[in-house]
Amino acid sequence: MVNYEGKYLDEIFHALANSTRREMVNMMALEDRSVSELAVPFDMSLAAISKHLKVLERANLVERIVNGRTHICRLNKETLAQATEWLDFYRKFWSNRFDLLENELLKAKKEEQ
Amino acid sequence: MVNYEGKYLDEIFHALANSTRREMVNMMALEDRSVSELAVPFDMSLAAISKHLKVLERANLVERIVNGRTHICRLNKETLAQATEWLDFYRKFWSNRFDLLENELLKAKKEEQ
DNA sequence: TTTTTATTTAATTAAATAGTTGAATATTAG
DNA sequence: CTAATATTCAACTATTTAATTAAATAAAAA
Repeated sequence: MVNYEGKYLDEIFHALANSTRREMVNMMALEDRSVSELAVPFDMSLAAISKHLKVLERANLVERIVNGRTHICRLNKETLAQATEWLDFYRKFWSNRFDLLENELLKAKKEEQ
Repeated sequence: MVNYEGKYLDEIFHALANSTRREMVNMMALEDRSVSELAVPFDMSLAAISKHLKVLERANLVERIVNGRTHICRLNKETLAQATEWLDFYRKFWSNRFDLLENELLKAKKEEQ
């Protein structure tokens, strides 16, 4: 079978399993953001935001462009795609299995008559 | 904006952030499995597998049909779809933003001439 | 009814997580 | 050069996680 693992799936899903980090993703989807911009909506220290950002970077979901004293953070499209791919594979697989099952049932019904 | 949060996203992504649990999902995608069947490929106690299963159930990714002393575990298609939806929303959003940016650049280039 | 099989619960442990505060580092502005 | 701004690092704490082993339940088989 195709290996849909990918090196970072643990880190990707872990990074997304937190609403603060998902909200940060949401913000970066809208436009690139500095660390302190990312911090604005949250009732949380900058150090905490910095750590959340590290988690997103570890997962390769975010890239950072250091620009003087401000760090600009941008989503990494490829990584989002990688996670989507994993999920979508199983979603489709399941659908397919469901259809097969349905066909079996129809066939059985036909043979009954 | 549409709320792509959903009640269980924390739990869903957390559940998927572990390769043992992803492998269990993989197995159940193929066909429904009992707890001890799920345990076979892993060098791990049944108690540990039972707990992993609980994490998948808490996330609503798995449903259990108790059949006498064996419990049959099945993937919940809707929940997989929910996570895919969240990811796909951002993936598309990002793509769109990327396209817009590209258009801007093309326009700027044209006006340069 | 006793034994075996399937699964969970409880108690424990080591490591990871999410947050804090205070100090440190780097860069820019006055 | 000094002060302000942007960000990280270090030390600490409480909670959660992933695993273990041993005991408990519950159902099926002998």
